[in-house]
Amino acid sequence: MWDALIRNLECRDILSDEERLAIQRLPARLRAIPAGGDITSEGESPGESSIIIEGFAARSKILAQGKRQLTAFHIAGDFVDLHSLLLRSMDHSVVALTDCAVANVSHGFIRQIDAAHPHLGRVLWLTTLVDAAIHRQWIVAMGRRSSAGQVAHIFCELFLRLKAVNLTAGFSYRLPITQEDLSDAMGLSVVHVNRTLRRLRMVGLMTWRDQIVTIHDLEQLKQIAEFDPEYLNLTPSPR
Amino acid sequence: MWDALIRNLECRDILSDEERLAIQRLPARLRAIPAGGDITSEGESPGESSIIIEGFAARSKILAQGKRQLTAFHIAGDFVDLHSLLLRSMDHSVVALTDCAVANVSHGFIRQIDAAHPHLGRVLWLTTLVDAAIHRQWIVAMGRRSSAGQVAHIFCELFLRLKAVNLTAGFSYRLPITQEDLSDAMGLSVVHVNRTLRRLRMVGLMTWRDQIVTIHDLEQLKQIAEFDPEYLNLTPSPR
DNA sequence: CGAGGTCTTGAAGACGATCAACAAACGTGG
DNA sequence: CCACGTTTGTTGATCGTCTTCAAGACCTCG
Repeated sequence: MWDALIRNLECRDILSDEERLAIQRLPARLRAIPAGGDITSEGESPGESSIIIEGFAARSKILAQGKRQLTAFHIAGDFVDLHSLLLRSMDHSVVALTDCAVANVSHGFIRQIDAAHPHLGRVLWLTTLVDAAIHRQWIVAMGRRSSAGQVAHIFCELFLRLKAVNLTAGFSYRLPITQEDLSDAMGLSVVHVNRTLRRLRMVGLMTWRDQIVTIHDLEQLKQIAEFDPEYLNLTPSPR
Repeated sequence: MWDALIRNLECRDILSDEERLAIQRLPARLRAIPAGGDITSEGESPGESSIIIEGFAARSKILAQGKRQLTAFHIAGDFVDLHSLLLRSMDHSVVALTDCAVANVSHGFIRQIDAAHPHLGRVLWLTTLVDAAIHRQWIVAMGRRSSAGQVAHIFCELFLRLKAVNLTAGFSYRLPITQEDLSDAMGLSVVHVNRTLRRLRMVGLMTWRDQIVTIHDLEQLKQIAEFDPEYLNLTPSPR
């Protein structure tokens, strides 16, 4: 159950046996969220935090006229609302894009971990900083990259993040979301995303068919995305 | 010197006398950064963090073909690279948009504060979470708001943040940056930003002349921006 | 006074949105 | 297992927003 989370953290720094054990002993309430459901809802002040065990989720904000903007994707092993520990209320919802399994841990236990294992606390904090770094990359992509560059960047990001938790096979990974989800993440229309995907497919960089993304030329994909993986902090180092 | 930072933190939670003192006793190196200069540079792994004492700064990423995207504005009292405490290297630069006064505090002292005053540590951590929340609002604005809504949102954000550190006068505040800076923040062309500002001025919502922003109708400005201040967490509450 | 930066406006064109229609895939119940 | 409705993906045509290029006004500062 905690495999993905632990793998996620171990990409950032070495964990001691006690730290790993502390995570595995976390009392959690397991929830199954059907696709389309809310993992946490905007405006709430939950007393617990959610970790995705399985499935794909996204931070989502709905605005007037029914427009939707996703601000992040989340996958197995992601602590999606650790920040609710300190923020007064959720400024956005976290929605399940596919059926999800989610573990809920009450804030009290997280504070205990932070107190008993300061280093582990720092690594958890780090994951929220990486979330912010990912936000910044999205802003850059939305503001100043071509639509192809923006799509390419997201596929690179997901490739590395999924690889970190062992959810890739070679240069392929399962991405069971819709083009509409992707368009809401990129701030573009579905139609335009569809055409951009077609272009990437035509030039042989990547395909996304039957929910499977396959990267045919990672180097060139990175290049048109101007992708530099450093911001993901996926190299273990003392924190 | 620490006034703005303390005011900034006290908007989030009550500080004890010891906590306030711990900040005021922080050994800092004061630096003057001229407009256009780097406060911290992309790729660096600084051994200290920077707090803005005076002036306006921004997180900046330059991409090929010389395009620039700003991902956040920072003002007096902002801890601009607290995250370098845990991240391996800066994924972006922080540039001075005006002449800035910056205080540098070595990471060691920050870790000491965090160890000796866990509550203060949490409030500092909180500020990085608010940064992330601001990033998310920018993503929403860039992706799904009209250019007028996006501009309006930024002016609302800056109004509340500057007000928190006492840098507003009524419904006015000094914003000594260029339209080009603003356009790089919004991911639009200068020309378009200029026209959008004109429209906002024409309908009497706000003006920005001689570096002074004046909001003439805050309620309506908030409305077209769909601005909800909650995400800034500017209400003190126990953290 | 000249040089460079900033602001402003015009004109032309590209990129992406919207509207619309259809195809393909999927799930469900008969 | 097929018929059906719904969701998702694909493509065309048209329209609007925003970009780009260009030029002039204004300002500050050497």
